[in-house]
Amino acid sequence: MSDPRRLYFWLQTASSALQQQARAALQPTGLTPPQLGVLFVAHQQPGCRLGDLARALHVNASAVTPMVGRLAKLGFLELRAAPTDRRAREAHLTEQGRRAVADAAPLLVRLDHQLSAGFTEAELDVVARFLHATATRARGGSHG
Amino acid sequence: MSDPRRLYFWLQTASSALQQQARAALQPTGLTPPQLGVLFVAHQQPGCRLGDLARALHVNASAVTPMVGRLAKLGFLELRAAPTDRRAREAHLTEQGRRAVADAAPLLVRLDHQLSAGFTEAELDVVARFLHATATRARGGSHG
DNA sequence: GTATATTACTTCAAGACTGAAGCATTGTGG
DNA sequence: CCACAATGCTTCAGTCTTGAAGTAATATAC
Repeated sequence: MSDPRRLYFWLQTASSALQQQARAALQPTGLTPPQLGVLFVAHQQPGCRLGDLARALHVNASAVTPMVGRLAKLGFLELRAAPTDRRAREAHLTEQGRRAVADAAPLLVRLDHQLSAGFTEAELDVVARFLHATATRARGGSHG
Repeated sequence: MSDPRRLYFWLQTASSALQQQARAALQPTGLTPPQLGVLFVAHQQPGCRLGDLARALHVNASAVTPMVGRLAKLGFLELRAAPTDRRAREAHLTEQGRRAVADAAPLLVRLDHQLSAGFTEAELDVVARFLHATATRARGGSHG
């Protein structure tokens, strides 16, 4: 099969495994990892548009519409028409949304600690650089 | 937000971005990345059971059933009842399935080369070790 | 050897994602 | 101003995934 290191396969498998851990870790918040991802970006970029969310999360725009709809219905964020462009919609965190982000943050930090276990700081820097490079390779962007 | 390195976030984002690249790369084969994953495992573990596929890919058992059903209907693999356990079903690659794996392998190797670009061998070893550790942390297993 | 637990798988409802097609709005060139 | 392209979002069909609940077969306990 000529698999030199199979980084592709292991990245996908690691992601699947991590998704499960994240899902379990976030259970107390009642939110799924993708939903938290949306809230996180909306927290970092208040008033971001749906397209901004799609680009930041590297998902199709058509995946964002039902997500923000659900989150808005659940009261985590508020969707407003953009003032300058009537096509666009802005995502604003509600108080409940901010609370969810605040509640989830330590859980994800704990997850990060588990991920980091057994690796030196220098090694983790390499890993972070690799993941960042992989995330930004296709759609050359800067969304950190 | 106290994000030291946000390995969790970047791993998920890198995975999303990589999925898109893989989907595009595998387009000539007409198969999706998850489908190729099933065929790959079935190639490495001929006659593996559906539960083995689920564990190797780190997905729920209920995700495997429709996948192998589709792949069997498309002619890529054949499902046989296990000889020793009438509950279990074994996945065997057909000739078409073996061809698909052979066709996809170089495409994924190329993807691996892209992923590796800009990193030394030592760094890639660190990354591979990290991904392997992440993939096998939760369900302590040896599937590789 | 029957009751019970465990295992292997299936089915279901719901969420998440894609590509393609579509609508409304904005921008551009004449 | 008007045609036309580009942008922002939505909708659709299809795939992938989960957790919970269910069925069938096997293993364990007594």
